[in-house]
Amino acid sequence: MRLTPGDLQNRPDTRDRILDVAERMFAQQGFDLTSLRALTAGADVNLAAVHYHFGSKERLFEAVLVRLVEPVNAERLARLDAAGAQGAPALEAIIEAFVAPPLHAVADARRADVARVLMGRVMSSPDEQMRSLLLKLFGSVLDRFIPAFAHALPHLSREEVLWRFFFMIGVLVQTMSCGHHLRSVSGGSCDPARVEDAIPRIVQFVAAGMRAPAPAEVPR
Amino acid sequence: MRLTPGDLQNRPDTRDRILDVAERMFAQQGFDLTSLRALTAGADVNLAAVHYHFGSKERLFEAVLVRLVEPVNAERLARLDAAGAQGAPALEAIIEAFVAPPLHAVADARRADVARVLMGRVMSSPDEQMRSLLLKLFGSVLDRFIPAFAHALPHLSREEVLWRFFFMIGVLVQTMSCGHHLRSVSGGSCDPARVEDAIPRIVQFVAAGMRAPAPAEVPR
DNA sequence: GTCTATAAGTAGATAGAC
DNA sequence: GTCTATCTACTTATAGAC
Repeated sequence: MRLTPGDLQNRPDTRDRILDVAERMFAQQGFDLTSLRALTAGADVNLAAVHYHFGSKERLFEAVLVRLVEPVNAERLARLDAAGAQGAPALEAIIEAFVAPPLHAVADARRADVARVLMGRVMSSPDEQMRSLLLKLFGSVLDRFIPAFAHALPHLSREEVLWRFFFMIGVLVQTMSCGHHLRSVSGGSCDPARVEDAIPRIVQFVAAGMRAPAPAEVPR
Repeated sequence: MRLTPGDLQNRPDTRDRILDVAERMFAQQGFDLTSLRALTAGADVNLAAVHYHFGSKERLFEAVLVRLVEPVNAERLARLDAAGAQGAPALEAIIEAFVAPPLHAVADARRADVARVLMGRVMSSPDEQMRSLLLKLFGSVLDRFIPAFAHALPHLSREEVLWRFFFMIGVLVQTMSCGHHLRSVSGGSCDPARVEDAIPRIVQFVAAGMRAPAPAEVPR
């Protein structure tokens, strides 16, 4: 496909170098402030190579996103499989299978910046434009995790499971994308970049929230 | 100041019309896709008026943000005061004082789009650029709510309170900015735009998460 | 596959008249 | 305060040689 059959090249090929530099520059300066001129100069490739390999700046962005997300999702599914190897997995194990892989993936500051910028861009793009991309990226993960949660939370209706799954995503995204604010407000004593601190706290908070009684049972 | 002393004008003045149209166009198309030319044409004002009143496109964005956030924060503080009128407020009341005002503010779809785009832009901007803005916007709210939570959660250290406050913000931001995804995944049966559905669910989930035992007490 | 050269259009910002 | 006219810079994208 895109690999040259020869063995003369021992540096990453053009396409990968573009992706590497795009990831770094999008993270440092944001999408719109990163010109393809600066990007291709930094990658030591020609400006036209971007259009040859990706078609447009927008599709380059999507390729960067896909390359980051796919291994994370693969590890999520692997952990869910492992947790469920002997009977239905415990609630805490499901939560950890979902949140730990992305948190590990953004453990170093550079990748955290990447994730923050990319998620911000996905969030601030028009609905319809991002819907299909998100579904393509996360559809299979949702298909596996939502039933797992539903099974672990028999006191909740399907709707309530979805609400709480949605809340969990909020906790995760916040931790991945705005951890520097918590570090700043706490004077450094709370640091979501320390994954070993963040993961158990998220698991504990979310598990307690998910185990709360169903709304119908709540006296109002 | 900016108000004409005369009474001849009965439409909003130039500055407000720019803010109105900027809010709408930033929400619909995002910040970078909204040119000042299109914006000023839509507001029926001259291109140069933006620079006269705001100085730059970036400062116009900040003015839009401030105008949206300030009344929300004022209502948060008013609700917290009301909840604490007779002794220390209950945990649920503090959470509701924090989350209900912004959720009501984005109850109609147009303002939800505004909030999503603006938050996405804040998130995807470089750290240092947004830090002072966020502190200016939310500093006084943090100063009041964090002690209130600490008082309502005596089993938690200051650090644990901050972690869970941070998680709550994640739940809130997710609900405000990505509610359309939950609506879509649930086939319409879960809709965060129905504030009366969303608020009690958030309060319940977050209160349970906050009441979870402190990490030191958790057997591992 | 990679390059040069350039097309074709847009942007934010400003000077200075009124 | 508001306008016209313009400056300066930069953008994505492409045609076509190699």
